Amino acid sequence: VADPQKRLERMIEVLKGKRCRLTPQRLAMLRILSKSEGHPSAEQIYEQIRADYPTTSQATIYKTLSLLKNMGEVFEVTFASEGSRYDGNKPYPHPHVICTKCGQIIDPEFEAMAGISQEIARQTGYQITHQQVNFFGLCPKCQKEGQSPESPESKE
Amino acid sequence: VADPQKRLERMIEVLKGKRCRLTPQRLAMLRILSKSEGHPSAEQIYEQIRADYPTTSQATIYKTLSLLKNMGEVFEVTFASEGSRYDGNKPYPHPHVICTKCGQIIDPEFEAMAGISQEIARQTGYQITHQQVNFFGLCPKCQKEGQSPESPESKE
DNA sequence: TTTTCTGCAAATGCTTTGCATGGGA
DNA sequence: TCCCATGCAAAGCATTTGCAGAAAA
Repeated sequence: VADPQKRLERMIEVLKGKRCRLTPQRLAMLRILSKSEGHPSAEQIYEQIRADYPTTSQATIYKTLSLLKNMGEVFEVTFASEGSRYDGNKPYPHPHVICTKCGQIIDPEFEAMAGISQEIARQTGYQITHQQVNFFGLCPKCQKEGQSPESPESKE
Repeated sequence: VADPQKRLERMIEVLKGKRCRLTPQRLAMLRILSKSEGHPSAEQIYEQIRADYPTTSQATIYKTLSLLKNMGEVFEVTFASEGSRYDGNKPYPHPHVICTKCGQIIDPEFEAMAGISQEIARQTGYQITHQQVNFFGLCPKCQKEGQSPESPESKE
């Protein structure tokens, strides 16, 4: 996990460098994305921004997300048919571990991907540019809730 | 790659076992899915079916796909915002190598996923149920087309 | 004959786009 | 002041759903 403060400063610098305007809404988004706690969805970012700026529209969220993606300052995590999740803290492809019950996403330690990509490239003849590696299952918290009869928080 | 004929027979058996009807449209779909050459999209399946049964609707394609998915006889390959691709030949999670230019999908040899999943589970405390492992890049054919000035088939 | 499947069209959910207005720099 | 960014609403796209008629078994 990178230092959110450093990430925030870098994102601001990049925006300025491209002559983009630093509106209050954008600053609020940058603050959320520089941490990317749990890897928020567009909807979650929208909710959080609206707490401070109630007139904000989804379009603005998506436009800013798109802007940052194109600058390489946000990485879009896509999987299955659910909506995307966003990572502005580590804005490059890396493995994710996703809870299928509560939706939480964490970053595991896993350094072997580069080597595996090379092996796949050699074997298939493809010129590999990036990968998507996602593990799905129950997070520790949801495992407990599923077992103990005290907390019947099933959402299924 | 499993024997398409065997896969076809198995899919037919499973449908019969669940008292589902074997309509001509479904049979045609099973034939396509048992091979799953290049891992077709819903649209591609639709086009192929329409060659033989011109009145077929997309709804029927999606309904049958959903039916087979729930029976575990078709696996849905999802990535990015593009539509899904389907695999009825190896209907379980496995790594894919995807050409970002022509869209072709192939299955690489890669047996290490089970071990990696265990390692991730131990490290994160998650109870891993399945994974998604996709490699993106240019297939050998598209690499050549991109280099030689003779074939200016760029679709970007 | 019964029940499931088909095909049409409308609905959905997430994301994108167009455009007039508003607000950074 | 000059543009870029915002916010609204409408448009897009892949996929899903509802329902009446068609056709397996």
